[in-house]
Amino acid sequence: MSLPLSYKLILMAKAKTKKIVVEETSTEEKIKEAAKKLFTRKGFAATRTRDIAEEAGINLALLNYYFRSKQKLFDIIMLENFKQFIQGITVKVYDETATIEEKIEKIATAYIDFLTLHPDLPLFILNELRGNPSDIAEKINEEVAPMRLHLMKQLQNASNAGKIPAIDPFHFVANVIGLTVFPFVAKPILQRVTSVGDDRFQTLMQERKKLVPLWIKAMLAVK
Amino acid sequence: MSLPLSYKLILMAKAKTKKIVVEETSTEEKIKEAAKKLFTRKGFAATRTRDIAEEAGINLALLNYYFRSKQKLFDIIMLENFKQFIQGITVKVYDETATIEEKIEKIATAYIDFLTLHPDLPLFILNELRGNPSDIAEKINEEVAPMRLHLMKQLQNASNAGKIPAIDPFHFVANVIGLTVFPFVAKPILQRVTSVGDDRFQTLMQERKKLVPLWIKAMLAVK
DNA sequence: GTCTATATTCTGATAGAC
DNA sequence: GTCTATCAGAATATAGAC
Repeated sequence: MSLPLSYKLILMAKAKTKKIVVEETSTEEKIKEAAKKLFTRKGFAATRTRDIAEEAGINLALLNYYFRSKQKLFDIIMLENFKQFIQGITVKVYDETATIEEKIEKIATAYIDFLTLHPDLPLFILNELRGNPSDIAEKINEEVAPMRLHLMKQLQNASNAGKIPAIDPFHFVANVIGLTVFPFVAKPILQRVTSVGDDRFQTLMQERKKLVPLWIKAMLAVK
Repeated sequence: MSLPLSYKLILMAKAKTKKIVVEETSTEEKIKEAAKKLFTRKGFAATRTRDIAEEAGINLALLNYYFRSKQKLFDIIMLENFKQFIQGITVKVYDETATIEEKIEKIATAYIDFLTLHPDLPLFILNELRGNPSDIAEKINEEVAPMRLHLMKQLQNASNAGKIPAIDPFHFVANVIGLTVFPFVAKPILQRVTSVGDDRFQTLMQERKKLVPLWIKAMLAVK
Protein backbone atom coordinates (compact mmCIF):
# COMPACT_ATOMS: atom_id res chain seq x y z
CA MET A 1 0.00 0.00 0.00
CA SER A 2 1.78 3.12 -1.18
CA LEU A 3 1.22 6.33 0.74
CA PRO A 4 2.06 9.96 0.11
CA LEU A 5 5.30 10.73 1.91
CA SER A 6 3.67 13.39 4.06
CA TYR A 7 1.18 10.88 5.41
CA LYS A 8 3.88 8.38 6.17
CA LEU A 9 5.85 10.99 8.05
CA ILE A 10 2.83 11.91 10.12
CA LEU A 11 2.15 8.29 10.89
CA MET A 12 5.74 7.71 11.84
CA ALA A 13 5.73 10.75 14.06
CA LYS A 14 2.61 9.53 15.80
CA ALA A 15 4.03 6.06 16.07
CA LYS A 16 7.20 7.34 17.64
CA THR A 17 5.34 8.61 20.64
CA LYS A 18 3.68 5.29 21.36
CA LYS A 19 5.16 2.30 19.64
CA ILE A 20 8.17 1.67 17.51
CA VAL A 21 6.37 -0.06 14.67
CA VAL A 22 4.47 2.04 12.13
CA GLU A 23 0.85 1.03 12.36
CA GLU A 24 -1.67 0.40 9.60
CA THR A 25 -3.23 3.38 7.85
CA SER A 26 -6.00 4.84 9.96
CA THR A 27 -9.55 4.98 8.66
CA GLU A 28 -9.41 8.74 8.44
CA GLU A 29 -6.29 8.58 6.30
CA LYS A 30 -7.78 5.91 4.10
CA ILE A 31 -10.79 8.13 3.41
CA LYS A 32 -8.59 11.12 2.68
CA GLU A 33 -6.45 9.11 0.33
CA ALA A 34 -9.47 7.83 -1.55
CA ALA A 35 -11.01 11.30 -1.65
CA LYS A 36 -7.80 12.85 -2.95
CA LYS A 37 -7.55 10.24 -5.67
CA LEU A 38 -11.12 10.65 -6.92
CA PHE A 39 -11.55 14.39 -6.41
CA THR A 40 -8.26 15.06 -8.16
CA ARG A 41 -9.15 12.83 -11.05
CA LYS A 42 -12.78 13.80 -11.61
CA GLY A 43 -13.40 17.06 -9.76
CA PHE A 44 -15.90 17.87 -7.04
CA ALA A 45 -19.20 17.62 -8.88
CA ALA A 46 -18.46 14.38 -10.71
CA THR A 47 -17.25 12.55 -7.62
CA ARG A 48 -19.78 10.70 -5.47
CA THR A 49 -19.27 10.15 -1.78
CA ARG A 50 -20.31 6.55 -2.31
CA ASP A 51 -17.38 6.05 -4.64
CA ILE A 52 -14.99 7.55 -2.16
CA ALA A 53 -16.26 5.21 0.53
CA GLU A 54 -15.92 2.21 -1.73
CA GLU A 55 -12.43 3.24 -2.81
CA ALA A 56 -11.47 3.58 0.84
CA GLY A 57 -12.95 0.18 1.63
CA ILE A 58 -15.29 1.55 4.24
CA ASN A 59 -18.93 2.48 4.58
CA LEU A 60 -20.58 5.67 3.40
CA ALA A 61 -21.77 6.59 6.87
CA LEU A 62 -18.23 6.57 8.14
CA LEU A 63 -17.23 9.27 5.71
CA ASN A 64 -19.76 11.64 7.22
CA TYR A 65 -18.79 10.54 10.69
CA TYR A 66 -15.24 11.75 10.09
CA PHE A 67 -15.76 14.72 7.79
CA ARG A 68 -19.40 15.80 8.28
CA SER A 69 -19.96 16.60 4.62
CA LYS A 70 -18.67 16.14 1.10
CA GLN A 71 -17.85 19.84 0.89
CA LYS A 72 -15.76 19.85 4.06
CA LEU A 73 -13.83 16.82 2.89
CA PHE A 74 -13.27 18.44 -0.46
CA ASP A 75 -12.02 21.68 1.07
CA ILE A 76 -9.40 19.77 2.99
CA ILE A 77 -8.22 17.93 -0.11
CA MET A 78 -8.29 21.11 -2.19
CA LEU A 79 -6.08 22.98 0.23
CA GLU A 80 -3.67 20.07 0.60
CA ASN A 81 -3.40 19.69 -3.15
CA PHE A 82 -2.76 23.36 -3.67
CA LYS A 83 -0.12 23.54 -0.97
CA GLN A 84 1.55 20.48 -2.40
CA PHE A 85 1.48 22.05 -5.83
CA ILE A 86 3.22 25.28 -4.88
CA GLN A 87 5.37 23.75 -2.20
CA GLY A 88 7.73 22.34 -4.82
CA ILE A 89 8.31 25.78 -6.22
CA THR A 90 8.51 27.71 -2.96
CA VAL A 91 11.85 26.46 -1.69
CA LYS A 92 13.54 27.08 -5.02
CA VAL A 93 12.25 30.63 -5.34
CA TYR A 94 13.52 31.62 -1.93
CA ASP A 95 17.03 30.32 -2.53
CA GLU A 96 19.05 33.52 -2.07
CA THR A 97 22.22 32.10 -3.53
CA ALA A 98 20.78 31.12 -6.91
CA THR A 99 20.64 33.38 -9.94
CA ILE A 100 17.45 33.70 -11.94
CA GLU A 101 18.74 31.25 -14.48
CA GLU A 102 19.71 28.71 -11.89
CA LYS A 103 16.28 29.03 -10.35
CA ILE A 104 14.57 28.35 -13.66
CA GLU A 105 16.53 25.16 -14.02
CA LYS A 106 15.78 24.02 -10.50
CA ILE A 107 12.11 24.87 -10.78
CA ALA A 108 11.67 23.14 -14.13
CA THR A 109 13.45 20.01 -12.93
CA ALA A 110 11.59 19.85 -9.63
CA TYR A 111 8.24 20.46 -11.27
CA ILE A 112 8.62 17.94 -14.04
CA ASP A 113 9.63 15.31 -11.51
CA PHE A 114 6.69 16.26 -9.34
CA LEU A 115 4.18 16.27 -12.18
CA THR A 116 5.41 12.92 -13.41
CA LEU A 117 4.23 11.56 -10.08
CA HIS A 118 1.04 13.65 -9.90
CA PRO A 119 -0.09 14.30 -13.47
CA ASP A 120 -3.71 15.08 -12.52
CA LEU A 121 -2.91 17.82 -10.04
CA PRO A 122 -2.54 20.91 -12.23
CA LEU A 123 -5.74 20.37 -14.18
CA PHE A 124 -7.59 19.77 -10.94
CA ILE A 125 -6.34 23.04 -9.49
CA LEU A 126 -6.99 25.10 -12.60
CA ASN A 127 -10.44 23.62 -12.74
CA GLU A 128 -11.67 24.00 -9.24
CA LEU A 129 -10.12 27.44 -8.97
CA ARG A 130 -12.34 28.77 -11.72
CA GLY A 131 -15.65 28.13 -10.00
CA ASN A 132 -14.68 29.23 -6.49
CA PRO A 133 -13.86 32.90 -6.81
CA SER A 134 -13.24 34.21 -3.31
CA ASP A 135 -13.78 31.01 -1.36
CA ILE A 136 -10.30 29.70 -0.86
CA ALA A 137 -8.79 32.49 -2.89
CA GLU A 138 -7.71 34.26 0.25
CA LYS A 139 -5.75 31.35 1.60
CA ILE A 140 -4.05 30.98 -1.74
CA ASN A 141 -3.12 34.62 -1.70
CA GLU A 142 -1.47 34.24 1.68
CA GLU A 143 0.63 31.40 0.37
CA VAL A 144 1.63 33.18 -2.80
CA ALA A 145 2.04 36.81 -1.79
CA PRO A 146 5.56 36.70 -0.29
CA MET A 147 6.79 34.62 -3.21
CA ARG A 148 5.48 37.20 -5.64
CA LEU A 149 7.35 40.01 -3.94
CA HIS A 150 10.57 38.06 -3.85
CA LEU A 151 10.42 37.06 -7.50
CA MET A 152 9.47 40.51 -8.74
CA LYS A 153 12.38 42.04 -6.85
CA GLN A 154 14.88 39.60 -8.25
CA LEU A 155 13.61 40.12 -11.79
CA GLN A 156 13.85 43.88 -11.33
CA ASN A 157 17.36 43.64 -9.93
CA ALA A 158 18.60 41.38 -12.71
CA SER A 159 17.09 43.75 -15.24
CA ASN A 160 18.64 46.83 -13.62
CA ALA A 161 22.02 45.15 -13.52
CA GLY A 162 21.73 44.53 -17.26
CA LYS A 163 21.92 40.77 -16.81
CA ILE A 164 18.60 40.23 -18.56
CA PRO A 165 16.45 42.54 -20.64
CA ALA A 166 13.34 43.99 -19.07
CA ILE A 167 10.48 41.49 -19.30
CA ASP A 168 7.06 41.77 -17.82
CA PRO A 169 6.89 39.43 -14.81
CA PHE A 170 3.58 38.11 -16.08
CA HIS A 171 5.12 36.92 -19.34
CA PHE A 172 8.06 35.46 -17.47
CA VAL A 173 5.94 33.47 -15.05
CA ALA A 174 3.44 32.43 -17.72
CA ASN A 175 6.26 31.16 -19.93
CA VAL A 176 8.18 29.23 -17.28
CA ILE A 177 5.08 27.62 -15.81
CA GLY A 178 3.45 27.20 -19.20
CA LEU A 179 6.38 25.39 -20.78
CA THR A 180 6.73 23.20 -17.72
CA VAL A 181 3.14 22.45 -16.75
CA PHE A 182 1.18 22.68 -19.99
CA PRO A 183 2.37 19.40 -21.50
CA PHE A 184 0.95 17.59 -18.47
CA VAL A 185 -2.30 19.51 -18.54
CA ALA A 186 -2.80 18.87 -22.24
CA LYS A 187 -1.27 15.42 -22.20
CA PRO A 188 -4.21 13.51 -23.75
CA ILE A 189 -4.71 15.91 -26.63
CA LEU A 190 -1.01 16.45 -27.28
CA GLN A 191 -0.38 12.73 -27.36
CA ARG A 192 -3.16 12.29 -29.86
CA VAL A 193 -2.05 15.12 -32.13
CA THR A 194 1.57 14.04 -32.17
CA SER A 195 1.08 10.26 -31.98
CA VAL A 196 3.16 9.93 -28.86
CA GLY A 197 2.69 6.97 -26.54
CA ASP A 198 3.06 6.94 -22.76
CA ASP A 199 6.67 5.77 -22.72
CA ARG A 200 7.80 8.31 -25.26
CA PHE A 201 5.90 10.99 -23.34
CA GLN A 202 7.93 10.25 -20.23
CA THR A 203 11.16 10.45 -22.19
CA LEU A 204 10.16 13.77 -23.72
CA MET A 205 9.33 15.20 -20.30
CA GLN A 206 12.77 14.19 -19.06
CA GLU A 207 14.26 15.99 -22.06
CA ARG A 208 12.35 19.12 -21.14
CA LYS A 209 14.11 19.34 -17.78
CA LYS A 210 17.18 20.39 -19.76
CA LEU A 211 15.39 22.13 -22.64
CA VAL A 212 13.02 24.46 -20.80
CA PRO A 213 15.83 26.42 -19.09
CA LEU A 214 17.69 26.72 -22.39
CA TRP A 215 14.54 27.88 -24.16
CA ILE A 216 13.73 30.43 -21.48
CA LYS A 217 17.26 31.79 -21.67
CA ALA A 218 16.95 32.17 -25.42
CA MET A 219 13.58 33.86 -25.04
CA LEU A 220 14.97 36.35 -22.55
CA ALA A 221 17.43 37.53 -25.19
CA VAL A 222 14.61 38.49 -27.54
CA LYS A 223 14.20 42.18 -28.40
CA MET B 1 -29.17 39.03 -28.74
CA SER B 2 -25.70 38.08 -29.94
CA LEU B 3 -25.28 34.78 -31.71
CA PRO B 4 -22.28 32.75 -32.75
CA LEU B 5 -21.49 33.52 -36.36
CA SER B 6 -22.04 29.95 -37.46
CA TYR B 7 -25.58 30.03 -36.15
CA LYS B 8 -26.32 33.28 -37.86
CA LEU B 9 -25.06 31.90 -41.14
CA ILE B 10 -27.26 28.85 -40.81
CA LEU B 11 -30.25 30.97 -39.99
CA MET B 12 -29.56 33.26 -42.91
CA ALA B 13 -29.19 30.31 -45.24
CA LYS B 14 -32.50 28.92 -44.08
CA ALA B 15 -34.13 32.30 -44.35
CA LYS B 16 -32.93 32.72 -47.89
CA THR B 17 -34.98 29.80 -49.07
CA LYS B 18 -38.20 31.13 -47.61
CA LYS B 19 -38.21 34.74 -46.60
CA ILE B 20 -35.83 37.62 -46.92
CA VAL B 21 -35.83 38.64 -43.29
CA VAL B 22 -33.77 36.66 -40.78
CA GLU B 23 -36.18 35.23 -38.24
CA GLU B 24 -35.88 35.04 -34.45
CA THR B 25 -33.64 32.41 -32.94
CA SER B 26 -35.40 29.05 -32.88
CA THR B 27 -36.08 27.30 -29.60
CA GLU B 28 -33.63 24.57 -30.45
CA GLU B 29 -30.90 27.13 -31.03
CA LYS B 30 -31.73 28.95 -27.83
CA ILE B 31 -31.33 25.73 -25.86
CA LYS B 32 -28.06 24.92 -27.57
CA GLU B 33 -26.72 28.39 -26.87
CA ALA B 34 -27.66 28.17 -23.21
CA ALA B 35 -26.23 24.68 -22.95
CA LYS B 36 -22.98 25.73 -24.58
CA LYS B 37 -22.65 28.65 -22.23
CA LEU B 38 -23.20 26.65 -19.04
CA PHE B 39 -21.48 23.39 -20.02
CA THR B 40 -18.43 25.30 -21.18
CA ARG B 41 -18.28 27.33 -18.00
CA LYS B 42 -18.98 24.64 -15.42
CA GLY B 43 -18.53 21.27 -17.09
CA PHE B 44 -20.96 18.40 -17.49
CA ALA B 45 -21.46 17.23 -13.93
CA ALA B 46 -21.83 20.68 -12.36
CA THR B 47 -24.41 21.87 -14.89
CA ARG B 48 -28.09 21.19 -14.24
CA THR B 49 -30.62 20.82 -17.01
CA ARG B 50 -32.90 23.16 -15.04
CA ASP B 51 -30.31 25.91 -15.30
CA ILE B 52 -29.97 25.38 -19.01
CA ALA B 53 -33.73 25.63 -19.44
CA GLU B 54 -33.89 28.79 -17.36
CA GLU B 55 -30.96 30.33 -19.21
CA ALA B 56 -32.69 29.57 -22.50
CA GLY B 57 -35.95 31.04 -21.21
CA ILE B 58 -37.92 27.86 -21.84
CA ASN B 59 -39.28 24.96 -19.85
CA LEU B 60 -37.33 21.97 -18.67
CA ALA B 61 -39.56 19.50 -20.52
CA LEU B 62 -38.77 21.20 -23.78
CA LEU B 63 -35.10 20.44 -23.41
CA ASN B 64 -35.80 16.74 -23.36
CA TYR B 65 -38.30 17.11 -26.17
CA TYR B 66 -35.54 18.41 -28.43
CA PHE B 67 -32.49 16.50 -27.20
CA ARG B 68 -33.86 13.46 -25.34
CA SER B 69 -31.21 13.59 -22.59
CA LYS B 70 -28.62 15.75 -20.91
CA GLN B 71 -25.88 13.46 -22.18
CA LYS B 72 -26.98 13.72 -25.81
CA LEU B 73 -27.16 17.50 -25.56
CA PHE B 74 -23.72 17.56 -24.00
CA ASP B 75 -22.21 15.38 -26.70
CA ILE B 76 -23.43 17.80 -29.34
CA ILE B 77 -21.98 20.80 -27.50
CA MET B 78 -18.74 18.97 -26.83
CA LEU B 79 -18.20 18.14 -30.48
CA GLU B 80 -19.11 21.66 -31.61
CA ASN B 81 -16.74 23.18 -29.08
CA PHE B 82 -13.92 20.94 -30.10
CA LYS B 83 -14.40 21.59 -33.79
CA GLN B 84 -14.56 25.31 -33.11
CA PHE B 85 -11.38 25.05 -31.09
CA ILE B 86 -9.28 23.39 -33.76
CA GLN B 87 -11.02 25.06 -36.66
CA GLY B 88 -9.09 28.27 -36.03
CA ILE B 89 -5.84 26.41 -36.37
CA THR B 90 -6.78 24.17 -39.28
CA VAL B 91 -6.89 26.76 -42.03
CA LYS B 92 -3.55 28.22 -41.07
CA VAL B 93 -1.79 24.87 -40.93
CA TYR B 94 -2.93 23.93 -44.43
CA ASP B 95 -1.74 27.16 -46.00
CA GLU B 96 0.76 25.81 -48.54
CA THR B 97 2.32 29.19 -49.27
CA ALA B 98 3.32 30.02 -45.70
CA THR B 99 6.63 29.08 -44.14
CA ILE B 100 6.74 27.49 -40.72
CA GLU B 101 7.57 30.82 -39.14
CA GLU B 102 4.73 32.61 -40.88
CA LYS B 103 2.37 29.90 -39.73
CA ILE B 104 3.41 30.30 -36.13
CA GLU B 105 2.62 33.98 -36.30
CA LYS B 106 -0.74 33.41 -37.92
CA ILE B 107 -1.67 30.66 -35.51
CA ALA B 108 -0.67 32.64 -32.43
CA THR B 109 -2.55 35.72 -33.59
CA ALA B 110 -5.67 33.84 -34.58
CA TYR B 111 -5.71 31.83 -31.39
CA ILE B 112 -5.21 34.73 -29.04
CA ASP B 113 -8.01 36.62 -30.74
CA PHE B 114 -10.21 33.54 -30.56
CA LEU B 115 -9.42 32.83 -26.91
CA THR B 116 -10.07 36.42 -25.98
CA LEU B 117 -13.63 35.84 -27.14
CA HIS B 118 -13.92 32.31 -25.71
CA PRO B 119 -11.67 32.14 -22.65
CA ASP B 120 -13.46 29.14 -21.12
CA LEU B 121 -13.12 26.86 -24.09
CA PRO B 122 -9.65 25.36 -23.65
CA LEU B 123 -10.11 24.42 -20.00
CA PHE B 124 -13.47 22.87 -20.87
CA ILE B 125 -11.91 20.74 -23.58
CA LEU B 126 -8.90 19.65 -21.56
CA ASN B 127 -11.22 18.77 -18.74
CA GLU B 128 -13.91 16.80 -20.43
CA LEU B 129 -11.35 15.04 -22.58
CA ARG B 130 -9.72 13.50 -19.56
CA GLY B 131 -12.73 11.54 -18.35
CA ASN B 132 -13.97 10.29 -21.72
CA PRO B 133 -11.18 8.05 -22.96
CA SER B 134 -12.37 6.43 -26.15
CA ASP B 135 -15.84 7.97 -26.31
CA ILE B 136 -15.40 10.87 -28.68
CA ALA B 137 -11.70 10.23 -29.03
CA GLU B 138 -12.24 8.65 -32.42
CA LYS B 139 -14.01 11.64 -33.90
CA ILE B 140 -11.23 13.85 -32.62
CA ASN B 141 -8.68 11.64 -34.27
CA GLU B 142 -10.43 11.96 -37.60
CA GLU B 143 -10.32 15.74 -37.34
CA VAL B 144 -6.70 15.88 -36.30
CA ALA B 145 -5.01 13.09 -38.28
CA PRO B 146 -4.53 14.88 -41.64
CA MET B 147 -3.27 18.00 -39.86
CA ARG B 148 -0.69 15.96 -38.01
CA LEU B 149 0.70 14.48 -41.21
CA HIS B 150 0.87 17.85 -42.89
CA LEU B 151 2.66 19.52 -39.99
CA MET B 152 5.13 16.70 -39.45
CA LYS B 153 6.06 16.76 -43.11
CA GLN B 154 6.66 20.49 -43.14
CA LEU B 155 8.76 20.32 -40.00
CA GLN B 156 10.81 17.51 -41.49
CA ASN B 157 11.30 19.40 -44.76
CA ALA B 158 12.35 22.62 -43.04
CA SER B 159 14.76 20.65 -40.93
CA ASN B 160 16.23 18.80 -43.92
CA ALA B 161 16.66 22.08 -45.78
CA GLY B 162 18.65 23.39 -42.84
CA LYS B 163 16.17 26.20 -42.23
CA ILE B 164 15.52 25.12 -38.67
CA PRO B 165 17.34 22.65 -36.42
CA ALA B 166 15.77 19.28 -35.83
CA ILE B 167 13.18 19.53 -33.08
CA ASP B 168 10.83 16.85 -31.92
CA PRO B 169 7.34 17.70 -33.24
CA PHE B 170 5.93 17.09 -29.79
CA HIS B 171 8.09 19.79 -28.24
CA PHE B 172 7.27 22.12 -31.09
CA VAL B 173 3.51 21.70 -30.80
CA ALA B 174 3.57 21.74 -27.00
CA ASN B 175 5.55 24.96 -27.00
CA VAL B 176 3.49 26.85 -29.58
CA ILE B 177 0.16 25.82 -28.10
CA GLY B 178 1.44 26.08 -24.56
CA LEU B 179 2.74 29.63 -24.90
CA THR B 180 -0.47 30.65 -26.64
CA VAL B 181 -3.16 28.81 -24.72
CA PHE B 182 -1.74 28.36 -21.24
CA PRO B 183 -2.16 31.97 -20.09
CA PHE B 184 -5.89 31.66 -20.75
CA VAL B 185 -6.16 28.29 -19.05
CA ALA B 186 -4.28 29.49 -15.99
CA LYS B 187 -5.68 33.00 -16.07
CA PRO B 188 -7.08 33.11 -12.51
CA ILE B 189 -3.96 31.79 -10.84
CA LEU B 190 -1.55 33.77 -13.01
CA GLN B 191 -3.43 36.98 -12.34
CA ARG B 192 -3.26 36.30 -8.64
CA VAL B 193 0.44 35.46 -8.59
CA THR B 194 1.45 38.47 -10.67
CA SER B 195 -1.15 40.97 -9.44
CA VAL B 196 -2.50 41.60 -12.92
CA GLY B 197 -6.04 42.92 -13.40
CA ASP B 198 -8.41 42.12 -16.24
CA ASP B 199 -7.54 45.13 -18.38
CA ARG B 200 -3.82 44.60 -18.07
CA PHE B 201 -4.36 40.92 -18.87
CA GLN B 202 -5.99 41.82 -22.17
CA THR B 203 -3.10 44.14 -23.02
CA LEU B 204 -0.55 41.46 -22.20
CA MET B 205 -2.35 38.95 -24.41
CA GLN B 206 -2.24 41.41 -27.29
CA GLU B 207 1.50 41.76 -26.70
CA ARG B 208 1.90 38.02 -26.91
CA LYS B 209 0.58 37.97 -30.47
CA LYS B 210 3.91 39.53 -31.44
CA LEU B 211 6.04 37.97 -28.73
CA VAL B 212 5.15 34.28 -29.06
CA PRO B 213 6.42 34.03 -32.66
CA LEU B 214 9.63 35.81 -31.69
CA TRP B 215 10.10 33.56 -28.70
CA ILE B 216 9.47 30.40 -30.69
CA LYS B 217 11.98 31.52 -33.29
CA ALA B 218 14.57 32.11 -30.59
CA MET B 219 13.82 28.71 -29.07
CA LEU B 220 14.26 26.98 -32.42
CA ALA B 221 17.82 28.29 -32.56
CA VAL B 222 18.71 26.53 -29.31
CA LYS B 223 21.37 23.82 -29.50
C1' DG C 1 -44.46 22.84 -29.74
C1' DT C 2 -45.05 24.20 -25.17
C1' DC C 3 -46.56 23.89 -20.76
C1' DT C 4 -47.72 21.79 -15.64
C1' DA C 5 -47.49 18.04 -12.90
C1' DT C 6 -45.45 13.80 -11.77
C1' DA C 7 -42.65 9.70 -11.96
C1' DT C 8 -38.08 7.84 -11.26
C1' DT C 9 -33.60 7.65 -10.11
C1' DC C 10 -29.65 9.28 -7.74
C1' DT C 11 -27.05 11.15 -3.89
C1' DG C 12 -25.78 13.37 0.33
C1' DA C 13 -26.65 12.83 4.96
C1' DT C 14 -28.62 10.75 9.31
C1' DA C 15 -30.77 7.36 12.84
C1' DG C 16 -29.97 3.81 15.50
C1' DA C 17 -28.23 -1.02 16.44
C1' DC C 18 -24.00 -3.27 17.59
C1' DG D 1 -15.96 3.37 15.51
C1' DT D 2 -18.43 0.86 12.26
C1' DC D 3 -22.22 -0.94 10.21
C1' DT D 4 -27.33 -1.44 7.91
C1' DA D 5 -31.27 0.79 6.78
C1' DT D 6 -33.52 4.80 5.59
C1' DC D 7 -34.74 9.61 4.86
C1' DA D 8 -34.94 14.02 2.48
C1' DG D 9 -33.88 16.58 -1.30
C1' DA D 10 -32.20 17.17 -5.78
C1' DA D 11 -31.94 16.20 -10.59
C1' DT D 12 -33.19 13.81 -14.88
C1' DA D 13 -36.76 12.39 -17.54
C1' DT D 14 -41.67 11.49 -18.92
C1' DA D 15 -47.03 11.78 -19.15
C1' DG D 16 -50.55 14.13 -20.60
C1' DA D 17 -53.33 18.47 -21.17
C1' DC D 18 -53.54 22.42 -24.20
